Amino acid sequence: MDDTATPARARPTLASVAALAGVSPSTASLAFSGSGPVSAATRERVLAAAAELDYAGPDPRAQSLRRGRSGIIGVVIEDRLRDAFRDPMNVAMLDGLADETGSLGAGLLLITENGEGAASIRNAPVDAVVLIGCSTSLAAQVAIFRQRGIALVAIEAEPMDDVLAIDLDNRQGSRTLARHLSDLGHHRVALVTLPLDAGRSRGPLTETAIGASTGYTALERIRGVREVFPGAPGMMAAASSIDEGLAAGLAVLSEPGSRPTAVIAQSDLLAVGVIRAAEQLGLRVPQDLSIVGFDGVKLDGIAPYDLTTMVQPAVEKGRAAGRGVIALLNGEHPLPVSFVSRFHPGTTTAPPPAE
Amino acid sequence: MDDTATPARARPTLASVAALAGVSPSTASLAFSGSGPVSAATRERVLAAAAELDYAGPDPRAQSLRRGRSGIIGVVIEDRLRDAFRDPMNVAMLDGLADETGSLGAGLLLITENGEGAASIRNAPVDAVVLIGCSTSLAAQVAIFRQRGIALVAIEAEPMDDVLAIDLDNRQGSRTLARHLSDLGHHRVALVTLPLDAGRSRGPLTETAIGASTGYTALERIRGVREVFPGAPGMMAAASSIDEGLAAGLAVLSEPGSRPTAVIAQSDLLAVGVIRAAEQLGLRVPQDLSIVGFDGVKLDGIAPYDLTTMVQPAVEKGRAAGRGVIALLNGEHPLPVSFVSRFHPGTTTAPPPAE
DNA sequence: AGAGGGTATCGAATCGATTCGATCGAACCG
DNA sequence: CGGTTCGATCGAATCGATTCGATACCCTCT
Repeated sequence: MDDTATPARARPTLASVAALAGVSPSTASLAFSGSGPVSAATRERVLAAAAELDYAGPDPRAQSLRRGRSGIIGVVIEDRLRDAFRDPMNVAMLDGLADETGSLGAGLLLITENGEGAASIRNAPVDAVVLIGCSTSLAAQVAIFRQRGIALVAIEAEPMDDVLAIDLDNRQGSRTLARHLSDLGHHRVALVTLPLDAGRSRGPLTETAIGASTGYTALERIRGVREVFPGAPGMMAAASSIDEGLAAGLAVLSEPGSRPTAVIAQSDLLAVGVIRAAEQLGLRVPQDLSIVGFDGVKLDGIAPYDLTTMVQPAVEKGRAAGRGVIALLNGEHPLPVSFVSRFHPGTTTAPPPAE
Repeated sequence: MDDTATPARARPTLASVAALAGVSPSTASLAFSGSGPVSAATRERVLAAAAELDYAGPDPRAQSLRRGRSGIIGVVIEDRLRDAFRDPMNVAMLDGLADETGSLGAGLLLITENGEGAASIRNAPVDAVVLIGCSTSLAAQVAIFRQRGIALVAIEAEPMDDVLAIDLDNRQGSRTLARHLSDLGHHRVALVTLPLDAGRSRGPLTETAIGASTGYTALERIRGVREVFPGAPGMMAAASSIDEGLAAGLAVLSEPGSRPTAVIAQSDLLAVGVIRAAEQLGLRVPQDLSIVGFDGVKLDGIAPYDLTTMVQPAVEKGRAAGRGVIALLNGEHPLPVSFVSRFHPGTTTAPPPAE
């Protein structure tokens, strides 16, 4: 109608809606938010005015300033989304987290910790942050968020002050698997580990690498195994994927000298890769080589094996993190949660072959 | 020191920093933002004051209100993150998007379109939105975002006004695959399609389902095939996964009457599932059954086959979307982009077996 | 009819920063 | 030596909504 008068598309504000409806901005606000006493007639007048002006509702930026809340939960992810989401456990956790925090408002903000990402750690308008599968400079990040007064939840990380811990019995679970192999009679056992640090390079598992590692989950799982097989050698994979498992598996199984009779892979995807490696080398699983994984990924269709593994409640971990976030935002003091994994006896382990 | 006077942890503000430094808030702001002329001495005084108060930098909520920008890009995802991230194409696109928009500031906000998600569509403080792999009520969502004055980019969707389209030659690519099979001599070809709508139920591919479908990509790929095989029957999968491909594959191959000599799966994951189904039924690929996929997922280690497929530049699609977002936010008028997929002749197709 | 109670509405302060225009000095030039 | 210009700093308005306390009004009870 009077488009000619409008210089450009100036979005209507609550104030302009109020003016058109002939009420004060405060009343208009009440009419929109639903809280507070507003007569039905007034509310309708306001809504009608809003419709006429094509008003889309209160500006979330202004709301979040005034309320001190944005409704956004940050999720700190390692550098490449590709790597993080290749691991079904991360996706499952994210799913549980999204599920539980869905009511909060806006959604999940993916924050990557790469180079310029430092900016997003400082600038992201988040109410709380969940640290997930993180490694690099975790302490530095935590310090920044703490300074900003942002609630923190960490899934599987070293315990830290003011950070709600959601943990998994990685060490005990790994020990269970190692015991299982030990009970079957295995002595020569090799590891295929998750990445030990941000470098993410494939290579032999050395004490130096372990000492310098920042990968909490990988370390705990190594420790659990070494309680049973103290000096077990191994390979570090560069990611939790079938490809990496294949490569690391070939390396572990092709080593000169005595070949291991069992391989403990730190994730099911890695384990599938190791199975492929065994197949390529003409080894039968489990007759010639026993293989165990970790996580309990559903592998139907990927591998015609029933993998012996520890099943972990990944979605539940995400849910617990979500509940923790909500509790923290409500000013409560939630207690840390620790989940346990469950042994799944598959068909990929057997007594070692006779010498 | 004077902690006793502090009632609670009142976060310091730029104003308090300015007061301590003995300058005006405007000067303090200039000192922080780096823009504008500030003497080195003053800047240092301000930074020292900030350090003393443990000031974490300007509040992003206030910044985004004042600037009218939050630095956040929204990504609208179908209901369950689990389903969306199971498809490597979505992850790849997200990766490219994150890569390209990393400089913008805060990050990617995942917006799920489920029930209460409607709230997040209205409340999310985003500068722009990328619609990706979407289906349900797309028009309604677009209307809301448009009303809110938010820049829109859609990857593989029906063209819409004011929405920058990033497209893929799904129809032509599918036609290429169909031609390839036709040239080999196939006549009885079956489809295994991506989900056709938000319902995501598995079932026979009916004209009714096609008519009611909101799945642009799936529809385009069906159209491409039908240009070569007009009446090709098929099954709809409930997701793009190996499991679903297996189930749909079994259904397609077990149908009474004449079994197809080739299956066109609408994604590589589905194709792997169909291969598994063929194996279960004792069919050799490609001697007894030809199978093609779509996407060009790296399948090393998952399947010992070199799948015949169309390779699409998924990461590049995400990148293009990111560049589009940036251009739109700069007030430019970027042109729609259309990517082409490339035929990859694998080893899963052959002439049909003699009758 | 006046006091009391409850409801609908309004005013004004506030959230925390950014930014435009004004001001104040000092250096520079003729 | 006075006028000009440039650079640093400051004041005040502004972004768009929320919210507390105050006000005006109407109804009821005695």
